[in-house]
Amino acid sequence: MTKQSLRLDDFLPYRLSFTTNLVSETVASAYEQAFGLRIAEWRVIAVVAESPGGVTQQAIGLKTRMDKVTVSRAAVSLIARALLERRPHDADQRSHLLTLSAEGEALYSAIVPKALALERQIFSRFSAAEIARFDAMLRQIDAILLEDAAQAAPS
Amino acid sequence: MTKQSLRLDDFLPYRLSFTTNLVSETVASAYEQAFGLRIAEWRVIAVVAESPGGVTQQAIGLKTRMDKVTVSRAAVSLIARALLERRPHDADQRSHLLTLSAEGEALYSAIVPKALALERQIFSRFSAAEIARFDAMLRQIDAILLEDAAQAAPS
DNA sequence: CTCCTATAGTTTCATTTGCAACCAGCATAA
DNA sequence: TTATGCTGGTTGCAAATGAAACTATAGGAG
Repeated sequence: MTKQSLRLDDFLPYRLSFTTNLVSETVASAYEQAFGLRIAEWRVIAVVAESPGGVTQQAIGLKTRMDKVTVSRAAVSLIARALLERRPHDADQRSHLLTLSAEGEALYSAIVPKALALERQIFSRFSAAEIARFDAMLRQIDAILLEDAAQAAPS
Repeated sequence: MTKQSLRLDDFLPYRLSFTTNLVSETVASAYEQAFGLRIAEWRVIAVVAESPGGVTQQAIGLKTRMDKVTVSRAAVSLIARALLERRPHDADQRSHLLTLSAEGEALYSAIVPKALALERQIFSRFSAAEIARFDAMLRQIDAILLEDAAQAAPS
């Protein structure tokens, strides 16, 4: 029986993490430089922008799987910068609805094209079909892992 | 002119990060539970195991792009657990060569099959061809980003 | 109602992270 | 040789992170 071996380099979880770190560093530093935003803040802005009626922090956390503390801190900081507004949530006083302020909208509009350009730059070498397959695989991996998790902890 | 928009969900850097976090959580908790290893420690073990003559910490950092502090701390902790040994590096007294102890070898042999099983589990739904394409894309993304970085800072 | 449990969001605290300063050994050049 | 600058590795510190405790409100069940 041959001794089992494993080249770290060929180990997919490692590869995934390696590449993602590279991408995240690039993206994070671009946002930081251009807009003074951290990744968590950018995500909050993006989710709020996609939610016309406003969103609760809880919903943001659920969707992005960010810790509620992370979301809270990002929200506080964005509100301090007047990019985000908090409106009372009629149905639930514990919670607020987050919406973009005019400045927030403006910033969002400024970020979107840059983000898309960055994405194009990183993925420029691939065809639309390749990208679609890649994206589909990522989503399937999510599905597998989230399924397993659900099974492990059947509420 | 239509207002540009961006669904966070369809933004590839985000997708990549989301999925990788999921995978990393799974893998990290498996290693932690089964072997009491953190990801950085596991990586150090793997790289050392692949390097018959021993490796320097610097080389590990270079290969994995882990911070040298991270590598240093992982090494210290593994040495304390007698999984790793430090031999003097004849050519350079500042540096040491890391090798696995017998216990380290044993642990590595125990981890490898579990790691491979975990990988299979996560990627079970995909064909070998799909996985190969996925892996190839990750490597190309690395290449693009590392190239850009090299260009940005031409030493 | 009143009690009890559960949830949204914040705060606290301990841990993890990584930059920057640092120390020790190397290498080159006068 | 002895400056001088460079590199491998560690340490110190400040910032980021996240689990757990806490506060305020919700939403039953009796």
